[in-house]
Amino acid sequence: MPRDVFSALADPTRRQVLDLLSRQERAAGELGRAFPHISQPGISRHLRVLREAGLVHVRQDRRNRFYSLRSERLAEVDAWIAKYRGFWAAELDSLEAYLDARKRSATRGGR
Amino acid sequence: MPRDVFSALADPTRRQVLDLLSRQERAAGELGRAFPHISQPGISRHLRVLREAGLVHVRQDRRNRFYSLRSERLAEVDAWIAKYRGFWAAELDSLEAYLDARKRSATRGGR
DNA sequence: ACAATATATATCAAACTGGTTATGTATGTC
DNA sequence: GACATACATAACCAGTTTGATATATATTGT
Repeated sequence: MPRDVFSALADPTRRQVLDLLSRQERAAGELGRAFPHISQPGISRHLRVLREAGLVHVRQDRRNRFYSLRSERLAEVDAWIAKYRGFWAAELDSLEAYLDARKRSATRGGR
Repeated sequence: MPRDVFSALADPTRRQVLDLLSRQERAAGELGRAFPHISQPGISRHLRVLREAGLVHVRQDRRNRFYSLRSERLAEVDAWIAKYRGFWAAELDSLEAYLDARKRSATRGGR
């Protein structure tokens, strides 16, 4: 049942779904309507893959199933890429700058 | 011919190959020997996928083909995940600590 | 020229993917 | 109870992937 996170992310539609969920939770039907070229069962199966990979969480509410992002597994992917981050130093420096800025504006307990 | 980076990363063997290349360039045969359960043509095709995804570079030297990491495409993946980085604040803080340590030990020009 | 080494390509079967249509199940509405 | 809504699962199919074995190509050594 457990799915590999990397292969779950291999499909562009599933990545778009995660993008949609990054802003807010959404009902399955709402997600489906975002992909008019894919049938309802098609989206349903993409959602299943994301579920099995632990990338999303589902909440049942009345007739709706609301999907939301679970970031833990994405953190694993990020940890894998982190090993390579030293290879593109420029981007690393800009991230560093971002973190510095974040640190300066941190009002203790923020976020 | 161009391959999707995410699907190239979907295979665990290919991720391991990149891990091996992250330390130093290696000949195809050397990479193959790191996976005794996979045949030589099997590895050769994994290398082809990595090539087509732009994740590795090949250099011919005598009888050997030396593979090395090309980080640009990994940076693209990193950029995608960056959008989600705010979601796991704890890990972000540890990365921050790492960057701080890196900054302190930076002896100008060091990798 | 011949043999050995290093690596890629060809071909094929088994497994996996991603899409479809048809159907099932649960929850509301009249 | 009959019907609609919201979603999942089943069955099926075409295309792709991954592994294997066999073969080709290029380079080096004798």
